[in-house]
Amino acid sequence: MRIGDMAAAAGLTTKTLRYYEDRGLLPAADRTANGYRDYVPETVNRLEFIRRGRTAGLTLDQIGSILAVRDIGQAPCIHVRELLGKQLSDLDARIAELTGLRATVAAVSEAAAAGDPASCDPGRICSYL
Amino acid sequence: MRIGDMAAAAGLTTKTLRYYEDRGLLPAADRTANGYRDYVPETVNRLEFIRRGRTAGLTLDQIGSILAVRDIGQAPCIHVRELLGKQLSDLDARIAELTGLRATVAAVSEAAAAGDPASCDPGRICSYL
DNA sequence: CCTTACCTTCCACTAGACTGGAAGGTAAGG
DNA sequence: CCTTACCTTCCAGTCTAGTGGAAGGTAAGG
Repeated sequence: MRIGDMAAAAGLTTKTLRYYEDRGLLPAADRTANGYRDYVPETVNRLEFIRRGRTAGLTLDQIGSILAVRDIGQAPCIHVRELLGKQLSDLDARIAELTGLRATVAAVSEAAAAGDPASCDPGRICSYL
Repeated sequence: MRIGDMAAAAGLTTKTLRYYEDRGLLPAADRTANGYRDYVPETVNRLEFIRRGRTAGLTLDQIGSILAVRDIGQAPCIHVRELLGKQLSDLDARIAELTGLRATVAAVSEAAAAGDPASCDPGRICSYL
């Protein structure tokens, strides 16, 4: 399969496939006589795995580390569990941070909605913020 | 005041002050005879306003747009209200997005914790993800 | 032969807010 | 004179996951 076919099969662009190869997520593809990349159909599994990882919010580096474990013939289960656990706690931290920020902004925003523009002190630039 | 003093007063680095000047958030500072930037103490108010804006999660461009309104002599109240309202809805959207992602990751993570590594199918790279 | 649709590599650019470092000028204290 | 601690400008890099485009090669159909 040429890169365009593989990209279509995986729902990606050819650019992205070359990028994944550069990043080490895909092994260097075989080449046809004219230099075109020649993929085995199974590569779509690898691309779908990458997509599932991205859906879980993992970075390409994290996904690459899972693939690297698999590529040396080991089951990456433990590593995957660790990454998912870390991802969960990261998400909780980010959500908590944003929720706190939301509360701050909501308070300021309400004060701004209720305030009187005439009372604005130019020295403070904006009395609301 | 030289840049180091102003940076210390505002709790920033000299690099950051020069960066803010480049970005147009600070007007070009006066210079002493030897070319050093010479700040009036009131500049700290502007820097604190910028900090408050950052605390509310506004971008430097957004903060700059408020400062620009103030700098032409108008009260930026309405503009600030708009930005805060937009910021609120942006935050809500981001929190919802991350919360959804968290649910996805939690489900996968629980399956991974309960699964048996021996049942891992190499062709799928990782049965959990 | 010409067009069209592929493919190749490589370089640059995006957003956001800085940070690092090089190369050099300057003021003060010992 | 020397060191130290400032200051100046400017270029480049950080992080993420690609995207855009140039310049050129190649296969198939009309």
